Amino acid sequence: MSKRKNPSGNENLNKDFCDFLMELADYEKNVSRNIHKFNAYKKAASVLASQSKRIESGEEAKKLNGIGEKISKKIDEFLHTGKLRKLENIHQDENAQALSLLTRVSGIGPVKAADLLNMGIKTLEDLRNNKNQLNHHQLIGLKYFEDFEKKIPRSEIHEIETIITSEIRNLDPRYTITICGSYRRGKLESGDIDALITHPSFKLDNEKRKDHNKLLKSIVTALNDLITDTISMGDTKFMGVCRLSNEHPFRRLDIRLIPNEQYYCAVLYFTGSDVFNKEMRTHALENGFTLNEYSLRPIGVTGVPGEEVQITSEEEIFDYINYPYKKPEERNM
DNA sequence: AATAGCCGAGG
DNA sequence: CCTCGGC
Repeated sequence: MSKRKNPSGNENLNKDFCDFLMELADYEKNVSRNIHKFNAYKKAASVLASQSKRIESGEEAKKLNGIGEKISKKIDEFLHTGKLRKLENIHQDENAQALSLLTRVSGIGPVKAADLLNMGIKTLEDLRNNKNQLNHHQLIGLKYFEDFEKKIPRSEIHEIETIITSEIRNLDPRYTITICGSYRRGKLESGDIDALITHPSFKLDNEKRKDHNKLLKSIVTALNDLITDTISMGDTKFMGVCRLSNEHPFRRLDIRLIPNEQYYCAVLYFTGSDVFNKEMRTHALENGFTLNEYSLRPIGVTGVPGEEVQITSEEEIFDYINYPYKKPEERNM
């Protein structure tokens, strides 16, 4: 079991390394389209961020899990010269800069960005002049480009939560609503809003499951003062945009309708953090359970997962796998 | 070899 | 059906 070496609240003494590693990570994802290098740089940045002491040399860094020869050399170069030649070259590369910018538009990934670049489209203005090349999601990403990069203050999410809760309870008081993500972990700012909703009648085994396919639509309709755009809407997941008032930026809002039996596993999963989830799943396995966003299941002697355990609270999940309960604020890792 | 895989749009 | 993008 790994211990937290850098409890939240400690500032990151290796932030400058993390910054250049994350920039290299983005380059590998968006320009080289090498997802494995992307992951390797991200892993290296994360292990450096977790250190409670400033790393003084590449050699020292190399001892950490996820840092090998190449990254260790980059740390030395950065320590000695204050920059990286590889990064300097990337900054000079117009096409690389264009790809990095285009992929910041929500809905444009590395493939679409390369496509646009091939057509000579490389700036936001080019995009605005070539809207016919964009799908609905990408048009929204372009329209709200600046707003979507702004952090959302906790107080604003709280106000939005109050509205969502009261409007939906107005629809039917039996709805349960939980805003998950970093907001639930107590963070002072978040990137988006992730609302999970369930209802006693929304059950997995309901053969009339199709009867529920209007539930989400009715919820979204009830929120029409808040919701300004729809990116996508299926039977269980809404992705869209909301705004508290004319004075506020536009915010990304996701709403998921979760079957009753899966609610607490979903709340746990979407509360995160990613690192916490990974640790918890590992702990579950060590105690003979498999845990995912849908269910907790015991693993039999044959290694085959058994029937889903009935769960009626988040605490129960911790109990079953014999993991000391952690409040959401303690899951920031 | 690298974390897993589902949801929805669009083709 | 498949790919893309988001989470």
